[in-house]
Amino acid sequence: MSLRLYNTLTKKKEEFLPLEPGKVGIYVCGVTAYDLCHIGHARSAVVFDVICRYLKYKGYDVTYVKNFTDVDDKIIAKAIAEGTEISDISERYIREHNEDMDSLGVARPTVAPKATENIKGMIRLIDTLMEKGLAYVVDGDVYYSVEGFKGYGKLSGRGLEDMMAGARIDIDEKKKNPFDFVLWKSSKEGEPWWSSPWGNGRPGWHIECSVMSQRFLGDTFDIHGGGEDLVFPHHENEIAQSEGASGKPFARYWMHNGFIKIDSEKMSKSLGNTMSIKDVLTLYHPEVVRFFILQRHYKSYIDFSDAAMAEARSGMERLYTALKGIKDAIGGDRDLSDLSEKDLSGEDESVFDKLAELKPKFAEAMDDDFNTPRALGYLFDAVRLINGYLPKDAVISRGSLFILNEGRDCIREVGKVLGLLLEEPDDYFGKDRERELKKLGIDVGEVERIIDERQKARGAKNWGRADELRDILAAKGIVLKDTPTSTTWKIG
RNA sequence: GGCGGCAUAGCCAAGUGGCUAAGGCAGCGGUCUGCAAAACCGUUAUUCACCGGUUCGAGUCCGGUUGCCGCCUCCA
Repeated sequence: MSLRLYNTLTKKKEEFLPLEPGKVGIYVCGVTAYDLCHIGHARSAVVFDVICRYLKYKGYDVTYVKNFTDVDDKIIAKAIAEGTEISDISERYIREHNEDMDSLGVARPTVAPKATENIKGMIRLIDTLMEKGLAYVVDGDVYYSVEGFKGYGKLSGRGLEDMMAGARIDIDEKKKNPFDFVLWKSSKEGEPWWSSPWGNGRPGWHIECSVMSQRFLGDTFDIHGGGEDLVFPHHENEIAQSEGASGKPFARYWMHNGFIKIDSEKMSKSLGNTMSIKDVLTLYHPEVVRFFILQRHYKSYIDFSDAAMAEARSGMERLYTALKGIKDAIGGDRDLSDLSEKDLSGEDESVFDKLAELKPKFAEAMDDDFNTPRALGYLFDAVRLINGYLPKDAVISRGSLFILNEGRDCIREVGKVLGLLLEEPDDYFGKDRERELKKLGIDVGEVERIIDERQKARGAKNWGRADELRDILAAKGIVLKDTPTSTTWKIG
């Protein structure tokens, strides 16, 4: 089956044909390490994590490069404000970033290079651009000359004339063209610097990605990704730098993830309404966050809100409840290795056949530009099929056991590609409960005392008192579940 | 001002030319229960912003209208 993906460069869905059969090189623009990561970073990370997981699932040998920008105006400003070195700032936030990504179940990239480790490469690349007449020096600053690169604007779909017509950028006297961008900046007093043929200074923002992608993936590579906001100018400038220098095509497929809004408003640093990953994870299980992200197609924007997250949590609960149901039905240590399709009766066989469709359908959805919402839909279809097969009493046939076991394997396999359903159901619900208790400020001891009292009332068939106590707990958001012998509870 | 995107049930969201318009959440009905809840099962859009066109056939293609949004400035 062939993978098709939407290419920002051609504005079409295209069949994905890697440069080298069986191998994929992918570069994604990482973060600037000067602050905590927010849920927007989480989306980008989860989206490309799932893309890489699926490519590996399809058998590709994936090289995934995601950089850290560790020299930048904002990092410098923060270092000055705190009276420390920029490396202290960047190292701190790289550490925080990695911690957040680990929490979210985002696999580490194959390589995570830092800009400051690649200054020499940047100087070399700028030198090449100088030689080719694509760059010029003004007062120790080096600029890229966009007029010298005829493909400028091909990714963002705007010609230089269009942009001039709607120019909303400051006119800089130093630049030949307002869209020329800086490759190398001379350093001011107190700023970090590296020596270069153009004097002491530091790199511009765009040059690092051209250098690091080339270093680890070559002049031409398969996929370049990032947030949609990076299309212009960042990615446009990368193309200008890389293709201008090498004369070869740069990335062959460009993929851009949509933004996260918060309560229908754009989330951005300038608006100050960002939500950090750490904050989100105190409120929701990481898989709920992933589920929330994957329930929408990666290209469209999604709206973060408490209500939307609560829905995602309900969705995850349905999936884990099914896994728990299977586990309970099968029992702890039962050996299922002797079961086979031979144990299926006629009716079982049709259910089994439907269940077997899960994996091919999942692959079909993912092959269609990573359609995770549709893929999740198939996962829920399989769950419904299995739920209908859970035994009503303690007796369970060999055929049912076989179906439940196979069904669980299918669900888990598909879930794993999405980074979901990786936990044992009891662990998932345990962590979820802990989080909810904290969120609602509920005292477990008190809850259990009230439940005990209610059990006594129930034993005495004092239904009025029992219902009253149940209502008290319900007001706290606690939902009771009575069984013939006991009462369990959860957060509603 | 320039460039681009979106509009599908109460909410979220797939579907981009053709069997009954996925799935989730919420709602409703049922099973269960002392009654509930939870869980499960079932059910919920003759219709895809509006108008016109192409076609044997359109939510899906084309043109127009309206509304919302993004990028053009650091941003994932």
